Amino acid sequence: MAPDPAHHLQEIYDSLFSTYGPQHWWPAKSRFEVILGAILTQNTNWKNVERAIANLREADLLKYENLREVPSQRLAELVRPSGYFNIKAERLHAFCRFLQREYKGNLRKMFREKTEDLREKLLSVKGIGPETADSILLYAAKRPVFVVDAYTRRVLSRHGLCRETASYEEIQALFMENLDGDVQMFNEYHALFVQVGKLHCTPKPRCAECPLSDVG
DNA sequence: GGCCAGGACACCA
DNA sequence: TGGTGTCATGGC
Repeated sequence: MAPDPAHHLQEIYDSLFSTYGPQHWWPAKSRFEVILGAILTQNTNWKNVERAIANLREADLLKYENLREVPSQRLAELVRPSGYFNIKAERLHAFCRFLQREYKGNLRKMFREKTEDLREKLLSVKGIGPETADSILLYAAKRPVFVVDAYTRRVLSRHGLCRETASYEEIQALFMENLDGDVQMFNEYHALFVQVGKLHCTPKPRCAECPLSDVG
């Protein structure tokens, strides 16, 4: 690990923010929509997720009361553009069942949970893993947790800030223990990683114009 | 036509 | 714990 990870992580953030500016995440009109998007975007291009969400909006299914009632097969057809549509339809319904079972379908009640408790419960839902759970916590519940994704891992390992095989929790701790991060910063930081990842930190690196080329 | 995208899970050793 | 196969659409 780098001698001063806190300094490097702050330097990376400053560099990305000054280059790309605020990213205005999460693009959604409600907290429930954020949650659905977090599930639908798993290993999938956001453009495809937008199509799926547009279908759900068209069908008036961006509200819990309607989503939970729609037949799985119809739901799968609507979210088809996001890929893995059978699995994702099941995962959306799994979340609905969870919301009903634990909070009687009341999202506000869910958001009253303590962060650690809610994270643990979300992880118990089949189809919600660490990144999806943390995306929900950060972007829907507005808790100061850092979301780690494939880009985060790639950027960090290429700059020598973590091992390529570092675990999710390991990388997350790197940020949460070294940064004086609040909700807003973690929000931007994750989104900025996605941005630089799309443009430069691709599987085949495009480092030439990368704002991080002289960092780390 | 192959590679990749804002992962998670089952199964195996 | 760690590695591998599976799920699938759409852009480039």
